[in-house]
Amino acid sequence: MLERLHSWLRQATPAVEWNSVALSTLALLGRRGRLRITDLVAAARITQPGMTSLVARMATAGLVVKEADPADGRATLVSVTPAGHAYLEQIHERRAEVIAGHVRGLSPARLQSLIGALDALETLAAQPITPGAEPR
Amino acid sequence: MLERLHSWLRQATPAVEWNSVALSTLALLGRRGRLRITDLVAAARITQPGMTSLVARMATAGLVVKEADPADGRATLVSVTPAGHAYLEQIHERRAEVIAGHVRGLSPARLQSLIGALDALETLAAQPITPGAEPR
DNA sequence: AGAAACTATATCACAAACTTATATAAGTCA
DNA sequence: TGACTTATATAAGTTTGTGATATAGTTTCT
Repeated sequence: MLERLHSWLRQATPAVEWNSVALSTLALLGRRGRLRITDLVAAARITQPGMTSLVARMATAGLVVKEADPADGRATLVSVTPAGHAYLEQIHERRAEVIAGHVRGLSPARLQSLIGALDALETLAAQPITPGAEPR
Repeated sequence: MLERLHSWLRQATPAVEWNSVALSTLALLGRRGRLRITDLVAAARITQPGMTSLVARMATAGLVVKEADPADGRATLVSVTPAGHAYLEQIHERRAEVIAGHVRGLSPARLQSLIGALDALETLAAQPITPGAEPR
């Protein structure tokens, strides 16, 4: 059911210079504000050293900044820079464009049903992944 | 809109041993039957040598088989083995399980709207990606 | 307070998966 | 037939990720 939709959505993303883990990490930071590397690791399917190096690369590219956590000397707080936000926005627009082009081709009835389901889809997307998603 | 849904769907996929390009390639083969490497390249965001090695790895793992194309001596036809189909099915079930768990949590009204939109979503997913998806 | 145990991040060496450039073999066409 | 073109393979180098482990800071327990 939603299977094909997923791979379709993936392909609807115009080719970008950052991989999917990087993009969803950046998007997560954009939504939640500053987070520690450990928190980012928990949300992505990558190991801690992998996230450390990803954050370092994104910092070099100017998308994020790392600052010391005043509350915990071991931790590093990562947050999105204005350039990072602009980049996210740009990606968003490019995808929206592609998707809109296809949505426009739907029959009015289908379009209507899709609009009606937006709320449900948003609700779904807002749910954290719980079940067997993260194998212990 | 459909932005977050995408990353949600990605995370709803239980961790697997094959990356997303491999899975969608395998799924494509499952749907379309035997295809040449060049066709697979066109559908995935990967270069030809990358696809050649991916196919080689999947063949080693027993998910696909390569055969000479009787109609074109240069080409190789790739198709899914029974084990490959079983693997696809298994992934499908695992994902369906995770998704179903979440869908069940929706309010009846939202669930209804979602069901109503399935047809539209299927239609969308069946459309080839056209616009600026594949930069020349 | 002080030592032991735990936690957050970093570093290192190695492996996997790509990429670009190029080779090889097979088909196409004037 | 000979000059192109096309389909896949190979090779070398790069990027991105992993596992093991180090380092420094925080807790906990007595």
